Amino acid sequence: MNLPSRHTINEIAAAAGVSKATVSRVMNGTAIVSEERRKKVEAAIKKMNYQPNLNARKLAGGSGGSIALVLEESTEEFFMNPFWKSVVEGFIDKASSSSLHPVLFFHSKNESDENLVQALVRGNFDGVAIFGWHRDIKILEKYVPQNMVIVFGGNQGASKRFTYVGVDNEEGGRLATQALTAKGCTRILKITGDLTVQSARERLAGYKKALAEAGLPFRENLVIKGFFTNESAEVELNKFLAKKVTFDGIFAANDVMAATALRVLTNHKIRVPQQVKLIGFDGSALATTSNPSIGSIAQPSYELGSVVAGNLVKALSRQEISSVKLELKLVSGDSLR
Amino acid sequence: MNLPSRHTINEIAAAAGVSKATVSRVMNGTAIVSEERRKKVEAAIKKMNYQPNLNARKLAGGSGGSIALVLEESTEEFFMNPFWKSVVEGFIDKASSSSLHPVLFFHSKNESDENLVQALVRGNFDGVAIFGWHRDIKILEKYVPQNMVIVFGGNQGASKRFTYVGVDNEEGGRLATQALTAKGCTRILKITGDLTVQSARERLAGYKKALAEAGLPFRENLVIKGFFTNESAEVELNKFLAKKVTFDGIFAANDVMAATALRVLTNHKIRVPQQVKLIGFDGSALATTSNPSIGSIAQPSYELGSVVAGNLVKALSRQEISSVKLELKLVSGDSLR
DNA sequence: TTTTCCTATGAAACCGCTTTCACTACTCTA
DNA sequence: TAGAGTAGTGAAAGCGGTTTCATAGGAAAA
Repeated sequence: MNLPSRHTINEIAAAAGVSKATVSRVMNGTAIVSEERRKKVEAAIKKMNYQPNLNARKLAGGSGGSIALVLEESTEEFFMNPFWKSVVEGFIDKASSSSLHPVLFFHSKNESDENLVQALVRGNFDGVAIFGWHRDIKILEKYVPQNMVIVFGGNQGASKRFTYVGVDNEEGGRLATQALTAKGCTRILKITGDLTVQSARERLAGYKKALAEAGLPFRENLVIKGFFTNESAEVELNKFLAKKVTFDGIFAANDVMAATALRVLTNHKIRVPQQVKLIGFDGSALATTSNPSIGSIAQPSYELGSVVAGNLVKALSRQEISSVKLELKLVSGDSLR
Repeated sequence: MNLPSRHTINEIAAAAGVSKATVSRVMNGTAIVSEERRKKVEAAIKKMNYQPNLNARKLAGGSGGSIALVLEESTEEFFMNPFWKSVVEGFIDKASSSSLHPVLFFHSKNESDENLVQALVRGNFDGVAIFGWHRDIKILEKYVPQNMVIVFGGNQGASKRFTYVGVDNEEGGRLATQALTAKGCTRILKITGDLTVQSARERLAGYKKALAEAGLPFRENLVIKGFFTNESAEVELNKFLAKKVTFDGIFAANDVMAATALRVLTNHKIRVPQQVKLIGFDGSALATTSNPSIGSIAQPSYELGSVVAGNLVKALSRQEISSVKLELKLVSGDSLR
């Protein structure tokens, strides 16, 4: 059997009767080529079904148009939280429309920062989108080469070198809490996310802010620490309930935990929203389809993925990009009635 | 700011006082290097934190150790069916333990065969695992270069060039149907999967076989065509129920559709398993956690991912690999009682 | 002591592309 | 009409590795 036909730039050049420099220029549009030769080259490329070798191209300093998505989440969280599905869809759709084939970069959660970053560098992507990063950002600044673009999904901010597409989590936390105080709640239980993650801290800050605005005291014993997961919420909430502390509202740092909270409350015969009002965060399908539906702060998840991909694409075509904050919206639900 | 430290093989060679050929030999173990120099080189690599450039390496004909996972599934199906989660986990775990960082290759479903394959080739992976492929296999044989290994998850078989890791779907279909006939079912409704997919056809064949073995006739009107999705099962089953055809068992081609069937039956006040017994396929969490639990044919999904990754790893280290069939097991459930 | 055969090594070619550089052939200014 | 640009092009120099090839130096065989 013959080798599958993978032509090289030299063959195209020969076929078109030009030098390979010219072929390269036609492909990349990096310099003016006469109409006549350009047509010849284009015809040859098409006819011979030529695909430039990505490795050679990147080695020579060109851009390969390869972008990767990194999710600092367990497979568990990744598959179970519809939020990610939506982010991924936005990302793919946007990238595909620029005829890029994005790739999801897997790694185990317990990988060292150093290993992860090195693997990423070795992967040699032109652009990388990172969601949920809560590792040291310095390590990225140290190892990531200048020509590799990184865009964060979420407000990692703190770095001059990388941009992000995020949301105003503090404002979101404030909105959520406000929705509860507006309904008359005065003792609102806050289930935080993983506090090593910035967004979790910001949402907590928003909670405090809203309490202050409503003239309510902040009580340490009304804050329990979850990790954005089903399990953590279940364990912590059960512990909390055992203490018999009075409360009339819950603000969970994401919908997954809010849904769990609803389940736990129901098991304890605590009625939602009659006895306790409940709000989550993310605005995912989980919240709207649960029974009763759970109020939430909607993150524009699809848009998040799509804008991140868009920025990556922009950056690859050497346009300036800058950080963006997307808007959060309160989604009401029966759990708030 | 300085460039992040990316050393080249030349720098390592200089630091170790050897030629770059020797450095290359040490890294790849492709030839004997004296103890003394090898140690020097290894020390230099470690000290300078050297990472070989993948593009250069691949261009020169080396293997980059990059492997990709391709899933011919919609994001919908991918996220909603726990089967995939398990496959992915098996795949990652196995690959990681060989210190590979696998990547999930995204593409839109409506992409042309040609485009997809070309993108894959351009991606320049050393190995690719493909699940759910139901496109023309010739196109792969045509474009995929000899040095790129492909392993199918599922029994695509038909090709001499590629191996697969699959299950005996026909036997599975037979087992499932048998589980129903053993309980006395005589009019078993078969909800097929997407019949353009080989596994769906094989499961249907197993169904026919079991009927024959049990001395039951095959009835066209007891076969309805789904597409492995929630929606298709719901629509088709509702249509079927409207026809008022008698039946006392359902064999759905996957758990997703079985779970949907259970829901639809419940809505129609048809009791499972009292009036209709039900079995699915996959053995996913969906089946075991539903209420009542649904009997199923368990696919070793984690193992599937893991064996595929293992074969890829093997092939990359130039070992022979061959196709494998994994075993299916009947998982009983309340829906069969 | 020669001759022969390995073993360990570096020099150099090569992988397929991009980009710089030098040069030709024109088209403009002055 | 001479001098100065400018557009279009190919040759050649990398990019950072792997691999072939030739060779020096020792050990084994004669």
